[in-house]
Amino acid sequence: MKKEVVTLKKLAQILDLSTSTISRALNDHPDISEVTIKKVKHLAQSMNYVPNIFAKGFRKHKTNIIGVVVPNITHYFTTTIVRGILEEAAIKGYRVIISESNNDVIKQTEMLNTMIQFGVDGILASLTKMTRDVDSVLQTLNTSPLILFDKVSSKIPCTQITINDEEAAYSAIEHLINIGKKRIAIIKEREFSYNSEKRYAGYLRALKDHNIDVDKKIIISVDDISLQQGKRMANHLLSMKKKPDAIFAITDSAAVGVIKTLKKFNIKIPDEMAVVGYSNSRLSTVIEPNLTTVNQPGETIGKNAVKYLIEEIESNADTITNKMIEIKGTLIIRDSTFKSLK
Amino acid sequence: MKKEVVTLKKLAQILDLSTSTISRALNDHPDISEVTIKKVKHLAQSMNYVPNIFAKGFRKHKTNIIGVVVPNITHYFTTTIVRGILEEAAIKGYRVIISESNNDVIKQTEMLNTMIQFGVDGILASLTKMTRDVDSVLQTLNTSPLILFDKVSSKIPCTQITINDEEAAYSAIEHLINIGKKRIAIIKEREFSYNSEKRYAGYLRALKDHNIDVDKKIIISVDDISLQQGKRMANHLLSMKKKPDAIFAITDSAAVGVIKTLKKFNIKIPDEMAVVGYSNSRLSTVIEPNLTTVNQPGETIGKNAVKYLIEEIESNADTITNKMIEIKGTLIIRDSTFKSLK
DNA sequence: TATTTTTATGCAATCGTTTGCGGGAACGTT
DNA sequence: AACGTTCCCGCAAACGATTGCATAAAAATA
Repeated sequence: MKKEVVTLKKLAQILDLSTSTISRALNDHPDISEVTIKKVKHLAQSMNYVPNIFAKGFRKHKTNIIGVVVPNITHYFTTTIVRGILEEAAIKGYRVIISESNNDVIKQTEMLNTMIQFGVDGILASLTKMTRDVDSVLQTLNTSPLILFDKVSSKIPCTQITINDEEAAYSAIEHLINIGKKRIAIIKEREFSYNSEKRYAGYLRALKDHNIDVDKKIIISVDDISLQQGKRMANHLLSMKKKPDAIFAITDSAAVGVIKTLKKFNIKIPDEMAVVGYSNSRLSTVIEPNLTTVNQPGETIGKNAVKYLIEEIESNADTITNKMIEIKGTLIIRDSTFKSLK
Repeated sequence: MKKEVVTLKKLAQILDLSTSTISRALNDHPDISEVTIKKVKHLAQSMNYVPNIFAKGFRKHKTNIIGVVVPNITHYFTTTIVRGILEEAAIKGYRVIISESNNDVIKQTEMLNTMIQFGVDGILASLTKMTRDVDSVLQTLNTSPLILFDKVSSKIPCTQITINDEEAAYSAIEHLINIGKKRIAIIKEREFSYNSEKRYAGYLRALKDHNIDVDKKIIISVDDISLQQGKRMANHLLSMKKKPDAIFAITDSAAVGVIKTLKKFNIKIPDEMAVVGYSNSRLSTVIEPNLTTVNQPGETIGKNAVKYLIEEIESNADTITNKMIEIKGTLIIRDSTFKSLK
């Protein structure tokens, strides 16, 4: 069952050279003659030689593994990021180990530690919602290259990759204003959430730029931003005397909940009430009317995250870099805000 | 930045023992006295000793990593399986590296090889659609413990974990018959697909058991089973003289496509046409009417896959085991087949 | 030709852990 | 007293790749 394993020693025996020469030849060491290099590489190839990762990692303290921690692996957006990570990592010759924190800070800390103990070369993390106490993250940042993506935190001085949430939200709100909406509600997260706050900021700025007063009554904060909450908050908004004429939910699923409720009450979308979501998840083209939303290029985020991480790993500078990378999300206009004439 | 690393040798020096004694003490070797074991473990704990994975893996040829290969990481069902895998693996002290084959057989082969080269202890795989040529898979089976899940193949003699597709489909069709449907169409995959064939078999058996003739005209096979194809095939079915009164799409997304088309033509669901999907994906409760579908407990599949794999790894028997494990999927009845009185 | 320089290669130690084997000390058995 | 057991523990080799240093052979120079 076990394949006969090819090692440097075996190659050395066959070619009647020393293992050191073989090793150097395979690594294009200048000391080795061209002829030998060719010969060795050829034999290695034909015998399907594969360096033993563990001997190598053991010796060089490098594993070519990067660790990824995400709060919830079942989120579509997250999986598109993961796809980008896997793709780029494969190209660069890195393997990826993944963990899911389930939005549990304790678990997240554990996972970061485990990964470091395990010897990953660097870590890519998207933080849990409630990562208030960033100590553990800071600590891992001290021991290993670390890059945050999507759910990041301004408290951590490392490279971070996000969607340009503020601008994207701004353009979403501007779009609503352009189609004539004047009283725009927002459903956002109550817990401190980097993304939610950014989108909220975009919302505020857009209103301000267009001289629309902010009405706190229609700024709704919820604990968990879900389809159910979307339904509930739509109900709440509909019960108001001065109803909004548009709702911006900072998540597609919440927006879907909103639409479901609106339909239950036979509210015309988008005429009486327009709805905008965020993520361009699969739901957005299944719900009717199709949802206007912000597309987030997950793969691009993933690829960039890997690129910057490997850069840090291979520079092996002892200094901590902290670039802020913003990937452009774009508004996709669909029927929930704009009835096309089809 | 680098932490001072604690090794066996260091512990040995401090306690004035040999590294072998330390090693054995930490591994509860019977040769070592209780007192020593306590002493060593205590010191190790307090000095935060972590065994060097690479030295260990190097020495023992064991990595405590399992490799996972899936066709498409963005499928919701797949992510629920992955979640189960991660959870169980973490409990058992294994790390998980993931690859995505993108339904590309060449890539799949490459990935299987890479994982083996890399030294994973075992592999969990869900095969690409067109894995006709199973040679490469058989070859990895020869070199490493391997378990297939979800998209499996009867040509590969290893343990396989699936949903009880046949039965689940049977119960779906039986349900349609029970609500009075007599002419039930099926939209399945053309390419050889284990799951599709199983579900089709369940379809046939249910019809037979209820003395309904099979009409090949309403047995539709498509290349890729997608939302678009669902729409197209629904159009096709609607264009027939003898229209069906129910459609079983072996995928939720196809079923959603079907519903969308039916709604376009104002066909009453479920009265004129009932629709059943498969997967219980998020779409199924977003589309209206809500879709009757088969729930597949992904996490259970993932956990079981890991369990059986680790069993094989740790038994390190040279024999190849091949159990067939079926996890029960259950029919979830919603509005697309049964109008509740609410 | 003798010497130095260059080129190409080998020797041997090293990384941290595990493990077969060997052995001393203490105890029990005749 | 002589021998056999049992209990603990250490020595040293091994795993596969890398690398500083040494060195033989070839080339260049004096």
